[in-house]
Parts: sequence; C-alpha cells; structure tokens
Amino acid sequence: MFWEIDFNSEEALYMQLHNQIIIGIATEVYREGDALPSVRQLADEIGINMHTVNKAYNVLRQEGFVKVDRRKGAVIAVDVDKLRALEAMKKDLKILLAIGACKNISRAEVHALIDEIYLEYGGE
Amino acid sequence: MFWEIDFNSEEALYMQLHNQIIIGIATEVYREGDALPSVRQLADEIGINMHTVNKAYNVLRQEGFVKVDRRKGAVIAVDVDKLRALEAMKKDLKILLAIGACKNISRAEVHALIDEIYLEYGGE
DNA sequence: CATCTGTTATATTATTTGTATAACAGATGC
DNA sequence: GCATCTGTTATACAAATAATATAACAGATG
Repeated sequence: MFWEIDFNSEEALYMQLHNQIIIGIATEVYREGDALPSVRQLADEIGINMHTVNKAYNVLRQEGFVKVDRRKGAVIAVDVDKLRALEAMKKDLKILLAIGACKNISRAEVHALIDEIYLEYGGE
Repeated sequence: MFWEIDFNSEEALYMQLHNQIIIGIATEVYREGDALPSVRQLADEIGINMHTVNKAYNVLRQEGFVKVDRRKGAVIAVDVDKLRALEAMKKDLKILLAIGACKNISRAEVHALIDEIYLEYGGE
C-alpha cells in the first residue's frame, strides 16, 4: 500500500491513516484476514510515531474494521452492523447534502458523484 | 430557529451551530438576506460564550454562507462556488462511501438515502 | 448619549494531537 | 534458552484547539 500522508493537512495524522485503510478495504487492496503492517513498521515507513499508528488501529478496531491480535497484529475483520452504519451515514449525509443544496448542487449531480465513486468500490 | 445543542457530543459546539445554520439555509428556514441572531443574543439564548458563536459565524463567512455586517450582524449571503463545492463534496463522499461499501451498504441504498434527504432540501 | 452591532485583546482551563522513552507479556523461530 | 517480533501500557512533554471569562474599542442607530 502507498501511504499518502499530508503533514500540512488540518486532518489528524491518525485520521488520515484511518481513512486510507478504510478506502483500502473498500477497493479491496485489503481483504478479510489480511494483516496490516505492525505499528512500529508502519510508523518507521511513514516517519511518524508508533503511538499515532496505534491510535489509528484502535479507532479502526472500535469501529469494527479490524481485529487486533497480539501475534499477527491488526487483521482486517469487518463487523457488518448495517443498521448502525446506515444511521451514521445518514447523519453525515445530512450536513454534506445541506452544503450541496446551498451551493446549487443538484440531486442528479450527487447521484452521478455516488456512481462515479462506487465504481471503485466493488461496483455495487 | 430551534437550537439543538448537545453539550456531551464530541463535536465542537461551534461546529454544531455551524451545521445547524447550514441545514437552516438548505431547508429555507433562513433565506438570502436574513439576519442571524447577534453573537451575544444567540450566546445568551443557548447559554454559551459569545466567542463560540462568533467562531461559528466566522467559519460560515469563510466558507461563503454569510456576510458579516457591523450594522446588521451576520446576514445569509451564499457565495456559490460550485466547482469548489463539488470537489469538497467528492472528497467527503469518498471516505463516507468507503465506509458504506465495507458495511455492505449498496449503491441503491445510498441513492435512496440521498433522495430521502433531498426531499427536505428544496426538492431538486 | 445610551445602546446595539462585530472586533480585538488577554488570560485561563481542559482536551486533543503527536512525539519520545521505556518497559511488559505473549508468541515465533533458530 | 534467547533474541526478536508482536500489541499494550505508562509517563512525560510540547503544541494546538476548544471554550470560557472579562474588557475595551469603533461604528451605526434611535
């Protein structure tokens, strides 16, 4: 995996990592059972602190994307709580679409964006 | 406007205010030219500090949702930079849909959510 | 002139972010 | 057995952010 970390971003480093890993799962760069790099290895590779990587992994675990095994490290294991996920998505979409509506982005344009992005994520 | 502030939320108070105002514009509770409450008045009403409200207003100004006039206070004035807004939305949707894809939310389900939410925002 | 705006300046407290060491316990391979 | 790899835990520190608390200033209003 190619790690794209922006040190000037206002987004927290651990969150950038967190997001990239989720996108990695969606695009099947990572599959169920795959192991992520160890916290130390990834920290060295990117040039950040071990604890920053650790925090990303722990948030991912709490959200049901990985399971952490003392032997194998962080392993992709998606816990599908669909109802919970739908509720969270709706909450996020509400503000996102409100911004869009204010800025004259039509419903059709949003649908087109969705389709464009979903092409990279498994197709359906 | 009814202000729904959650003091236990991990979301910053000024961001909760910020989001509710944007949703207020999208649902046409607020229209172009309408004045928001003064920073002191709103702070008193909600029971928070003046500076917290001021920060929300300033972020809204920077994002092109209001203009701040020393006489009238913050006035709804949406600056439609559609290209910029589309880019920002795409960036946010990427991570949002990646989470959805991992959690088995289908493209169709997302489309349905979009339609459901857009009904409250002007319809089209 | 009192009163309403936003603005600016300081100060303080608490939390978050990221880094830096260090040590611990379990598992692995030679 | 022993070095080495895991994640985990504990402290400590610096910087930034969030929220509060006062206070004062300048422009506009009635």
